[in-house]
Amino acid sequence: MPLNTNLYEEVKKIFLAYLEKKELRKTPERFAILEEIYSRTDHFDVEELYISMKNKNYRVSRATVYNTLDILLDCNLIVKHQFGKNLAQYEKSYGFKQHDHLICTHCHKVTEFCDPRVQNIQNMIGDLLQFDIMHHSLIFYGECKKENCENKA
Amino acid sequence: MPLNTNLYEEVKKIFLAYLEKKELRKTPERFAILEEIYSRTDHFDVEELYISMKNKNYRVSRATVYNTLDILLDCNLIVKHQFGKNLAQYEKSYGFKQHDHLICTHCHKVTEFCDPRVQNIQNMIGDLLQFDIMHHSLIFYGECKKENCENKA
DNA sequence: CTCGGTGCAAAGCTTTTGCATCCGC
DNA sequence: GCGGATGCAAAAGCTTTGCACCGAG
Repeated sequence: MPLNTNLYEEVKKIFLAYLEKKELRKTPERFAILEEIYSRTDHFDVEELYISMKNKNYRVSRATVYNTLDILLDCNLIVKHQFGKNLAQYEKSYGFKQHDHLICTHCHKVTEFCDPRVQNIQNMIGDLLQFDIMHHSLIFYGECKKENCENKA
Repeated sequence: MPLNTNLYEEVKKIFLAYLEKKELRKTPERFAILEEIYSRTDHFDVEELYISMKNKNYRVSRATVYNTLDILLDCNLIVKHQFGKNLAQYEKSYGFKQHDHLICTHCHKVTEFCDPRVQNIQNMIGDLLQFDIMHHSLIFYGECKKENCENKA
């Protein structure tokens, strides 16, 4: 997927400001990883991101990828998911509508959906239990009833 | 926590019926693990369960624990959680009200809550996207505002 | 020039697998 | 007794760590 240059410029500014505020160095690797993430669609894991960059002959190490993902999580430019498996998945988040996930228990395909009531519940539970809730993860697990579902087992 | 004998007898019957239906063997290890789980409160991971049984001088292997947890998941006597970390957590589920989780991003304490609207959303999204949704996972992440919160870092 | 960041490889942890032995049926 | 289940240990898979070197400030 081609990189949306306008969006990336905006995201880059946010990242720059964050690095400055935290007195972290503006290394080329960090921006290369950010750019790679924002040129992707959907979800990815560390290995996929690492391989993508290697395929473009960009010299990075897994350690730097892990390190940079932590920083990007901290400044909310990406979100991290644990879709049941023991493998962290990530997703760019700036400029995209908040959404939740529905996972097919057969083919493991991930579908996104939005429901504003989730936010209402979040607000109410936060008030009720005296928590500043920052974010949430809602995942539905089920089987697709349509014929075009890629169910496999 | 002492085992609730009535509840355990009920759960045991369900497990027996399931093993019979699937033509799986009724080994003593499987029942010992089930009993250990239903004598526990709150969440646990594989290692905690394994150590508990070892401490009671019960001879089990980790492999059997993993195997049995998969079976218990399949017959819905336990549920599995991935609370953001790379470590599966489990919880007994029969005879307990369905609930979701709120995790403190400081001390990682897990609080449970119920909100019937989650079920409404689940039903509606299932209808809308043509999925038989079997179960869900909703986790809120935030910081406790009360003084008695065990926030640490 | 300094010291935070990177690359690489080794180590750490959870989970899975292979195989000989055991025991439910 | 047969074949599934167990125990043990090795292997696998994701993530973290240690250390020498590099390069941003």
